[in-house]
Amino acid sequence: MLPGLRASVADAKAKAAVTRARRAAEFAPAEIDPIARVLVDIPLAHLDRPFDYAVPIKDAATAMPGARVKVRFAGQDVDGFVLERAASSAHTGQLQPLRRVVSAEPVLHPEVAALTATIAEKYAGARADVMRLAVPPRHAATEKEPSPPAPRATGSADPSSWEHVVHGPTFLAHLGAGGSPRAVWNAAPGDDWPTMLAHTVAATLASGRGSLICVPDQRDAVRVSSAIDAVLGADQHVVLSAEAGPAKRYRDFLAVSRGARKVVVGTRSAALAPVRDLGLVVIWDDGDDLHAEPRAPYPHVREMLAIRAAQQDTAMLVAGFARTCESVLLLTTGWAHELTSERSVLRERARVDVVPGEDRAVGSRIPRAAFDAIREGLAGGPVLVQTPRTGYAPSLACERCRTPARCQTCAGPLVLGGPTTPPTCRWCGTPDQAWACRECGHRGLRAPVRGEARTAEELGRSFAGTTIRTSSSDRVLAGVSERPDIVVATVGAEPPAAGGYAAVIILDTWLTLARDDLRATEEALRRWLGAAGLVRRGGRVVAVGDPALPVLQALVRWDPAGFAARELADRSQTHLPPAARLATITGEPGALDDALTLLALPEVADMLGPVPVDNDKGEHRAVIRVPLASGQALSEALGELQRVRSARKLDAVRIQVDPQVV
DNA sequence: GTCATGTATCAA
DNA sequence: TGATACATGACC
Repeated sequence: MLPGLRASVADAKAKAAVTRARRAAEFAPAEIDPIARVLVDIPLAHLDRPFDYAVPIKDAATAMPGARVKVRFAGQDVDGFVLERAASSAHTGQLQPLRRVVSAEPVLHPEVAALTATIAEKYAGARADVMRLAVPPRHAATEKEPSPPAPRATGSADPSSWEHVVHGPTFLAHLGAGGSPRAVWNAAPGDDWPTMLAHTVAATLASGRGSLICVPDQRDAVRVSSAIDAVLGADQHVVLSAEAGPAKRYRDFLAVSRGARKVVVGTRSAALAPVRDLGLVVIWDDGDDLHAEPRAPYPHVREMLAIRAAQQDTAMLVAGFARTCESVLLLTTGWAHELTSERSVLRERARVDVVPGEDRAVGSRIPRAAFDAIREGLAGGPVLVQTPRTGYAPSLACERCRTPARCQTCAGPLVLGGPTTPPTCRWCGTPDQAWACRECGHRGLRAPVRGEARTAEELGRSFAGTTIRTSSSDRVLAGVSERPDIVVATVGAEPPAAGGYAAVIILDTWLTLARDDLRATEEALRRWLGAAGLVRRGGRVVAVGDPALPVLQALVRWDPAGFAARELADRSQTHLPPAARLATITGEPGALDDALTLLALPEVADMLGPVPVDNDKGEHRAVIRVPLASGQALSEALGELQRVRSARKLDAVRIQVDPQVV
């Protein structure tokens, strides 16, 4: 062999030895806290716990709590987050080393990590699924950019906007002093609620703490954002929304995570944002079903924020024109206090009337009294005309008084299976041959008619020369000016008017009432109050419908509190949520059978069904109901079911705790 | 989910 | 008896 070649072989051997040594050194465990507890991104119920990994010395400084890592799990590379570092592990076997620290950026804050665990438990879901709601996907280029400098606190807590609210100024003072009051607030008609919310943020900021405001949609987020700019000055807050692209979304998330912004406004995706020194969480219009997350495990923003307020000892404000039964529960348990306006304030803010629908011209949808109110309103400013959306699901209600028809056995909604079959309960499947209305005793049932949105054309003919603007789900107006135009909007698409509407007309209230779910009446009142709330001070509200209906009387008296209290009392009697804790299990009949066999329900639980679900996947569903006090036991039982089912590789079933619609 | 291991089953 | 299928449990 040539001398040169021999030398190069020796060289290669030496090089290999050096590489081996370096690798050994790299994989030597860190000297301090050589264990990392890692939350692995695997949505399998029986693997839903942290796993320990060895921290190589090269990662000792970067594999800190909150960092993203890659680890080897069951032979494959998976993503995870470091929950904490530890000196020792309870695991008896050999620990795998971390594969890689993806980023040292601590994106999973400890309090958010704790929150995801509680939310996953309550909803009997996988923590990994909740984690996806808490931490947005990484955007590497954005992470390298510095976040904007933290703004100097400006603006002051001017509580004047809250002066007409009983205990309102006290609530703000409490926030400003660093306290954590919890309240349910119902806005009065004409309230500039975005500005009022901005003032609660200012008060909280004055105590050195951050705030989080969750609103139903982007439109409301923009309104609150402008109000915060006006009250606090620019660059004090970020708007987090899933609509923004990945780079912007991650940039704003980092600004919050790094403490450069301490005020967050957003839709439901913002509920778990890692606000530093969080002092206040707010949900606006908690009855809007956009606050219910449509992805597993289907958590609700109000519940996530309530858990957060309790865990992080922050203030909470459940706000809206309407009041939900769930927030009544927060009041009756003493968890939150009530913020409302005096009767005298409500009276001077708006005059609300109900006019019957019968008194109208041939071919018209609008009664004369409503026409008169529109004409009078136009003399002073814009007029809003709310019309129900078309295309509601078929349902059954009393033919005479339009009370929704409910099952005699379990109080579930009655539906019509076919032309010859009797009405049947959608929950427990019990047919009802001899249904009679529990309100008026009438025996006739009707399916609601579909609305027809010809309102704009009709108004155009009647008010020639007036501009008619329309706002509906496919084209929603962001806002309108003070000009005396008529604004026809479908329910939920009402634009606010600068200075408020001179008059608000609510048409065809019976159509909004004719929905087949449990919350139809509550939802209808919420929609009407939302439109009526846009009226200017001293303005007029006219609703078209049956003045004898309690829900319309609640609108006339502007009494969302009384209505919600009665509704909750009614639900208590019939053991319906939120007076009871309810869960549904949905899946293929075989899978559902297996699941129900494994389910160890609390003694007090009762189960309805399973019955076929009205979808084309041939699924069945069981409804489980327990008293509120056993709610946690139910969640635990459902969680255990998922673990056993997942470990035995049985077919998946979908579990929903506190579903919005049953 | 993957992977490894154990037990049942069957043709030769 | 060995090959194969399927169930079971661990996964750090």
